[in-house]
Amino acid sequence: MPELPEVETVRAGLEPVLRGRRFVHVEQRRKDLRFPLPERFAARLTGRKVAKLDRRAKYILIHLNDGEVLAVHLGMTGRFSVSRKGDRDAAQLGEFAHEHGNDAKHDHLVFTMSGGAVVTYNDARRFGYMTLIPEREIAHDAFFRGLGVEPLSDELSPAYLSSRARGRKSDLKAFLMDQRIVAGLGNIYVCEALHMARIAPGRAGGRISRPRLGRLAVAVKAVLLEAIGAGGSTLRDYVQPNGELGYFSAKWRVYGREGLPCPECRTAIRRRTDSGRSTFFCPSCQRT
DNA sequence: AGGTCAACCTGAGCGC
DNA sequence: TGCGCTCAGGTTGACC
Repeated sequence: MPELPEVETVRAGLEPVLRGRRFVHVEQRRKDLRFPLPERFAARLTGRKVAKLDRRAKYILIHLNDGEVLAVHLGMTGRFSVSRKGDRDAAQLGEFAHEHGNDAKHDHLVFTMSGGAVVTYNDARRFGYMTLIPEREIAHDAFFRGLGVEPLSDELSPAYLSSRARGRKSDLKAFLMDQRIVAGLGNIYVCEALHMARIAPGRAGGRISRPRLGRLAVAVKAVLLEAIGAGGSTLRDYVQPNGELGYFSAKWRVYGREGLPCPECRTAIRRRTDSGRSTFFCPSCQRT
């Protein structure tokens, strides 16, 4: 699920159960996720305290109070759920989760925190990963050094888009999904932002006028803020009845809506495939 | 240098 | 009930 808004929602949901708490017990059920977990991962984490939670691109940064950071990428299917130690509904929770395909066999890590929260990381496809990095090395770390600007920051400006898009022949869509350009967008929100900005996804990135890039920058921010807002307001305390974090039912304009009317002009939304990914767009609003 | 595409891994949904 | 097929929100590395 996770693009920037989902990651941000999960970060916010984890904050109250992690911040200021210690890892009392860490259960590691396999040695690797997408990549091998750090050596002695569970032992290294145990006893340490969480100072604060941050986000960079699609990474959740769990800052420990000794200057190291637990960086988490959710991949495609990574998710956290929260229960309470000794929760007598735990069995029921498991059953619910099972019915909903969140099978416990993909529960890879279980963090028991001081304060009693039990935070479980589940990831069926195992495209997610975690790593421990000294705080001051993050900027140089292989996962982080190439990342582009944060889309919600002032760094995402028409001037920035214009300078990075110059000379590009590939799709604007591919350009926006490139984490080296803008960090945090994925297939859904790129489709959404292009629709809001009324730009055809197949246009070459280098051939978009400055005013339209300006519209695009505004649309990217608006779409992300709306989604984050929806996550926050829908989840309330960010923990759903089944204990899961971070899901919210979004109201997408075009994504997943092939054949349904465009919210702007009622024309049927179309779907096509670009470099293996589905692109949803309105052929009327996004003509050029 | 830029761009495309298969691969990583598992589950859900659908047609039969 | 089950089989086979397609698709999935991410990222990388090999290749043109």
